[in-house]
Amino acid sequence: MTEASEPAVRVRFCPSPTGNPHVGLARTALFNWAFVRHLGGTFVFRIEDTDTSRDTQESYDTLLEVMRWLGFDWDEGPEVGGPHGPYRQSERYDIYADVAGRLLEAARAYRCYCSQHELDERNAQARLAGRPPGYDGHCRDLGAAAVAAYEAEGREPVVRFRMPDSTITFDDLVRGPISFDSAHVPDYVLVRANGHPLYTLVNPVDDALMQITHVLRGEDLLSSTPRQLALYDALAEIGIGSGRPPRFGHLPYVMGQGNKKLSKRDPESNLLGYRDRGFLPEGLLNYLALLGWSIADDRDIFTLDEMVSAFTINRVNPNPARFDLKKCEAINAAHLRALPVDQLAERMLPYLQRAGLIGSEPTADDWSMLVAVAPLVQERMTTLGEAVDMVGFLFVPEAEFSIDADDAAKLLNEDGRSVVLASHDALAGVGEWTTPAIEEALRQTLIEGLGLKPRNAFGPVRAAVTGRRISPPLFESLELLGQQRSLSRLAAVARS
RNA sequence: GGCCCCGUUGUGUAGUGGCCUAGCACGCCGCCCUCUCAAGGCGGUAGCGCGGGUUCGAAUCCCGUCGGGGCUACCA
Repeated sequence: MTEASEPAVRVRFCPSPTGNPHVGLARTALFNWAFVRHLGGTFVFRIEDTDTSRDTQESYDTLLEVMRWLGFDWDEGPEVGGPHGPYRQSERYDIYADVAGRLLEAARAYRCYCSQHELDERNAQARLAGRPPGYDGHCRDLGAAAVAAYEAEGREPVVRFRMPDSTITFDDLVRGPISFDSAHVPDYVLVRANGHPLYTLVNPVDDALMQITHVLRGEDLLSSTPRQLALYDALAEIGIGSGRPPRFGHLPYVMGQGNKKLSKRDPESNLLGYRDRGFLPEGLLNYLALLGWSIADDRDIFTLDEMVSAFTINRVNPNPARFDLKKCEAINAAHLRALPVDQLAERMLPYLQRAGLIGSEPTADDWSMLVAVAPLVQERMTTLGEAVDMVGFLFVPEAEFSIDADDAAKLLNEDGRSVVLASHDALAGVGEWTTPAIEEALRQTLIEGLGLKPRNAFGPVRAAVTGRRISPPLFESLELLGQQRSLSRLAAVARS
C-alpha cells in the first residue's frame, strides 16, 4: 500500500450539531471532499457534539439530511461506521477521560483551581499593565499543600494544557508559513470542571486517533492551531497518534452583507432554504466552489466530477469572499439548463407535489404533461421552485383555476376581453390541435383580421388561459392545455 | 490593547517581474432577436487601498502605512 513516509490521505469534516446547517458548512465540506476525492483518500465524517447545552438531535438529523442532499459520501462516519468509531464524540467520553488522565500523569497538563472571577480579575489587570491577555499560569506548579487547600475549599478544578515555551511555526496549506510566539498562546482548558472534555481536547485527540493527515477548516480556527500542534506533540509522547501532526489549511470565510461573516441566523445562509427554493445541489456547490477557488480563468460552470479532478488546495485563495445570491442563482440556472429533459421533469416533480398540483402518486397523464412542459420552462427558471408558478395552469383542476388579480387581470379589460372572444371563436374551429395550427389560427384572426400588434393580441389570450402575464410560450401552452380546457377558459373570460 | 490573517472593477475571480493600455463570470446599462418572460447575440460601465523603495520594467518583490476581519471562553 502506501509507504510509511507518505501515509494515505485522510481528511475529516467535523461539524457540531447546533442550529441549522449553513452555507459555510457546505463550503468546508465541499473543499474537504473535493480535496480527498481528488487524491483518492479517505473522507471521515465526525460529529463534534460535546457541548450538551447547544447540541440537539434535530440538528444532527438535519446535518445528515443536508449532507446527503448535497451528494457527499463519506467513507467513515455516522450510518456507515468504520474502524475508528464511534464517530459521535458524545459516545467517546471514556476515551477523552483516559487521555486527559495520561496527560496529567505526564505533566503535560495540570489541574487549575482558579475561579472564573479570579481569572477575570487577573486578566483585567494584565491588560491594564500591557501584558498579553490569557491565562497567567497561576496553577501551573501548585505545591501539594496549595492543592490540598483548594480541594478543602471544595473547588472543582479544570484541566489545563501546559503550553511549551517555544515559538510554533507551521506551513498553512492556503496561507503559507505562519508562526506564533508562545508568549501569546496561554495554557488553555482541556476539560471542564464538570468533567466534560472541550473541543480543544477532543478535536486533536480524534484527529490523532483517526489518523487525519490534512485539516481543512475555517479561518476562525487559525489561531487555535498552535495550541493543537503543541497538544499533538504531547499526545505522541503518551502514545497517541503518529507524532506527525496533520497539515493545516485555513479556508477563507464566506461573508454576508457588509463585512460580516455569514451567520447562522442569516436567511441566506440556511442550506435547507436553498433546497426548499429549488436550488440544485450541484448548482449550489458549483457556486460555493467559486468562493475561494477557480477551475480556470475563463470558465465558472462545472460539474462536481470536474471539480474533483481539478481541485488542488494550493489554488485556494486566502481572502474572504462575499456570498452573492445573484451569481448563485445564475450558476444554478446554468445547471438547470444543462439537465436532460426527463431529469428536469423528475426534479420538478417534488416541488409541484408540495404545491398540491400533483398527487403523491403521479398519474401517467401527470407525468407525460410534466415531460412535455419541462423543455418549455427549462431556460426560464432559476430555481425548481419557480416551476410551480410557471406550469401550475396545466395541472390545476378547472374549478380552482383563477386569474392573477393584480397582474394578468389587468390585461383583460374590455379590449382584452374582445380579443379573447375572437380567439375563442378562432380556436374553436381548429381541427388538429397542434402548435402550428393554433398559431396559424390566432395570427390570422388577431393579427391579420383585427390588425392587432402581436403584443396586444397574445397578451390577453395568455392571461386568460394561464392566469398570468408571464408564461411558457403561448401556442405550445395552448396545445398542452388541450382544446377543450383552452376554449372553456377563454369562454369564461369572454363572458365575464 | 495584544496576537494572527486578509486587501485586483459593485461582487467572485485570473494574474507568481515584461504576453496587462489588467482577462473571465455575475450584476448593471444599451441594442438586436422576440407572442410575454427568459435564453441567446452584440456593445458599454467599472478595479490593482495608499506611500516609498528594488528593477531597464511591478498588480506581481521589499518596507511602511491605512483599511477590513478573526482570536483573545470551562463555544466550536
